[in-house]
Amino acid sequence: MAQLFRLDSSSGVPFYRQIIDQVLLAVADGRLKVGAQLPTVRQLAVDLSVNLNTVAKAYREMEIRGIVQTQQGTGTFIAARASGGRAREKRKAVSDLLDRFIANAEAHGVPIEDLVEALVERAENARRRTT
Amino acid sequence: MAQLFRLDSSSGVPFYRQIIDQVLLAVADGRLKVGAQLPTVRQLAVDLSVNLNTVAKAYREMEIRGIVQTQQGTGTFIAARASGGRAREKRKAVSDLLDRFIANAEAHGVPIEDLVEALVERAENARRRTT
DNA sequence: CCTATTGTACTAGTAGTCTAGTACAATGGC
DNA sequence: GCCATTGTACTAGACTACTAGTACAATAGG
Repeated sequence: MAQLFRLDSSSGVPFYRQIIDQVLLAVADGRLKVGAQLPTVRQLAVDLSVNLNTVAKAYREMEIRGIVQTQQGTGTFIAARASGGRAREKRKAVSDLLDRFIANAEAHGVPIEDLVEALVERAENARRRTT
Repeated sequence: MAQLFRLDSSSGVPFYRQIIDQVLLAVADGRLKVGAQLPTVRQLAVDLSVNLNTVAKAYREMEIRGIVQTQQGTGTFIAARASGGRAREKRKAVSDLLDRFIANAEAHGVPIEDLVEALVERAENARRRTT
């Protein structure tokens, strides 16, 4: 498999947060499926050349947020989505996210058409991967 | 002028870096032209509700990188050699924004297809509004 | 010259991130 | 039972980002 994690030390984003983001991305676009095992904290720490505690912190936060399930002695796995959320709540979540996203994009001077184009492309890649 | 700068305190990216990024993007897409004056350090600090030193740090780093020219007592201005690699920067900006957006959505259990649908709808509304 | 406005410089303190090292706890395979 | 492997927990220290407050330096304009 292609390298799943890569850190950008020049971005200013904390490592543990980058790890979380990349797990979420991988889940969103199908590279990581429910039940898949993540690298062990020690292995990933070596791969990324960061400290064991940094990886552990990322895993712990993902555990709390329900993104993964950890079993001491066994490993860390992508959790079955607690997507029991009702349709109404989901719609509101999407709306709120979009508000922030578009506002952010506008602050960066990115036209909305570019966003649509890029997002559609990502979605297609994800679909291709899951079928 | 529309709000040129906006900070995202939840992104984990340092404020001073966000300021630099947004100046670069504004230059890249023409909202800031060579010779344009940036807000004063004090004014921007008030606008963004951050400390004077944080803005000063951003300006100082941009000065060093040749993005702006500062004149004590006068102001801070976009330097002549500031513009370069606009298409590349824009593409990276879109990509970074998307990464965060999708990861964020996934964290909320929102599938990527829903995002496409909602975003397309917004884009159509926006187009209808501007024509 | 005087004053307001601009950027600059410095100290001090708080909070968060990351590293380093060590030890403990639970699981699975033998 | 034994032991390797997994995640967890803790302390200590270095470093960075940010805030807060103060003072200084250069410029523009009356």
